[in-house]
Amino acid sequence: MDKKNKPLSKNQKIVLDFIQKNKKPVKAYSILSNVKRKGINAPPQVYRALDKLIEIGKIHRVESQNSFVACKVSDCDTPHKTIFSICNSCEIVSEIKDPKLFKQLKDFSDNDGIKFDGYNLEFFGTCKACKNKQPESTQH
Amino acid sequence: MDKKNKPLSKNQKIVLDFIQKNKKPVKAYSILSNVKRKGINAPPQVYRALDKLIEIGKIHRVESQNSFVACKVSDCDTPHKTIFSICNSCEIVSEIKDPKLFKQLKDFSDNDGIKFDGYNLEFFGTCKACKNKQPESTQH
DNA sequence: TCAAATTATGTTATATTATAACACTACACT
DNA sequence: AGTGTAGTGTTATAATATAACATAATTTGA
Ligand SMILES: [Zn+2]
Ligand SMILES: [Zn+2]
Ligand SMILES: [Zn+2]
Ligand SMILES: [Zn+2]
Repeated sequence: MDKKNKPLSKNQKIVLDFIQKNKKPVKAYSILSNVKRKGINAPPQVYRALDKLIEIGKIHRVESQNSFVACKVSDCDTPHKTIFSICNSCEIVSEIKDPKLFKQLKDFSDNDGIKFDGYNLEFFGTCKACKNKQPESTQH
Repeated sequence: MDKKNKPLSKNQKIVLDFIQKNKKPVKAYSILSNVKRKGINAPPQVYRALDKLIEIGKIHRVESQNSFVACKVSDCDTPHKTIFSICNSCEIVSEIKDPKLFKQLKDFSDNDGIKFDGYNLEFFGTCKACKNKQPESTQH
């Protein structure tokens, strides 16, 4: 896989750098406004960089949020084999690395016996930090 | 679960009816233009109906397509427990009903032992029909 | 080595998807 | 009858994403 080792272009670096600095997923227009001073002026420049970074697996798109997050799994060299947990309360996103679940998804085939090229799985719940903030007694 | 049995409002019926008539997922603005003659005039009317129909599990949102599809699994009375297969070529979407996979997802908990309220899983591949149209010899 | 192909950039305009805000109506419950 | 909740209609606008076109940089390979 040598796409992965190809050096990034200027705009791709700028965009990736900003995404990696953020703990939470970021939105395209938030990226834009934050990198304007680096010479990126318009949405297409951001979206092109995002497309490429997704293609080489450096970042992933969080579909339910229209947001983008850096890959935390070193061997994600392709898009579309992604598992996330998403907190409904603070919207923090964690990429899940679970060999057993990977295998279950990889091996899944539908009724017609068709195997799939990729998948995206998003789990929703309340993260530990948010659970502590809202103890059971205040939940109804 | 008595939300499910509550009669739908006029706009909810119109929107659900249109979605159910379509084999493929439909987009919000396509719904709008197709139900204009039924007295739905503006986006908020469509989106409100969609939100409610999703909430009661009559339809689901296909996150990767920004589209909406009728539920094909009779006991989906909640949102966010959904599994789809999506053809990359014709974009047809099928809701998957697979007890084994349901169980694997239901039982999944992350490293912190946190269980999740819901999930959305989208598989990507090429459907049978599209595979037949493009036999291996023409693929490279 | 140099022409062709591919990849990336910059820019303007526009398309697509979704929500805010406000006034009003229908209906259920007590 | 009064109150709360859900639904409707409408205008305007926000947020997300792409089309289209001109140009520049880079890789490739004959
Ligand atoms: Zn990853
Ligand atoms: Zn949280
Ligand atoms: Zn369903
Ligand atoms: Zn297909």
